[in-house]
Amino acid sequence: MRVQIKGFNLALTAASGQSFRFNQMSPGCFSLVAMNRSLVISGLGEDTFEFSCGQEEFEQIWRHYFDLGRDYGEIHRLGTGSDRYLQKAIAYAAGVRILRQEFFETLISFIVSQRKSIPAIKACVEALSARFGTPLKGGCYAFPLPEALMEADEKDLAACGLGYRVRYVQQTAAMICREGADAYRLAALDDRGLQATLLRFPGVGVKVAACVMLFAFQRMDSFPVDVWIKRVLDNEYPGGFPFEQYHGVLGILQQYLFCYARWEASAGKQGKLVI
DNA sequence: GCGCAGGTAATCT
DNA sequence: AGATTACCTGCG
Repeated sequence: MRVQIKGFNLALTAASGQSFRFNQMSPGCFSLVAMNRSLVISGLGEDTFEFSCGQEEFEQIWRHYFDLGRDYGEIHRLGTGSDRYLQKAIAYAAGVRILRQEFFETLISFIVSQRKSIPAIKACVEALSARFGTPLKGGCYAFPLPEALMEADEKDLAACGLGYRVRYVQQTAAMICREGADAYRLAALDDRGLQATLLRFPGVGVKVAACVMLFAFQRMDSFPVDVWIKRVLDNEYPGGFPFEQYHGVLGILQQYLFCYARWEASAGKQGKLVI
């Protein structure tokens, strides 16, 4: 079906490192596996997108997944004062949306992500899905259920390139199975409670917890600090980032800063850096 | 061959 | 509290 999504930047959202199963197939055309489904989205220009599903599925699944009910205009109304760097980041990355991903997939994916590059993370997640997930239409696989990863043989998990993270994944999956820590109950917790709960899982520290809070639970005050963001904070905000000024949209700003910092670095490498 | 990649946890000081 | 280090694996 065809749909208009004002200001949506499909390419940047796909490349933003939120989902590791969002891939470019050709210019303007992206595949996504999520929510036990596979989807193809094509940008047709002028804020129009073609989704490879019917209207019912779009309304029931993807409107929620892309959080299309949220107004990103607030971030522009808040203003940036004289913050030139933030202005540039917003100008570059506006249109990136925070996805509403499934809890277990997000948790495991970001446990796996530690000390790995994005391509390596993607390979891991695909391998886990192919081995332990159920087959979907189109020859891809759903992300595995907690039971499947709990019961998985260590050797099979290791074969997915998990390395020392094997026990993190196994133990976290086992905890989820044992405690029935379903997303509904976690969603009812406040930010502090949710963070505390997430930190109990082995392999989850402050950064991974922040990613899960933002990308699975839309906690917009969550501000994951990875090496890119740390670089930005160190270099651009030696006096400290004005967190209190941006309550309610910090997660979105983090994504903007993240995307912009990476683009800046890649542009620099190619000698195209504009000052 | 060495160092690092979107960190965490254990062990120092 | 803050700093240091091992940890799997693949790639430049």
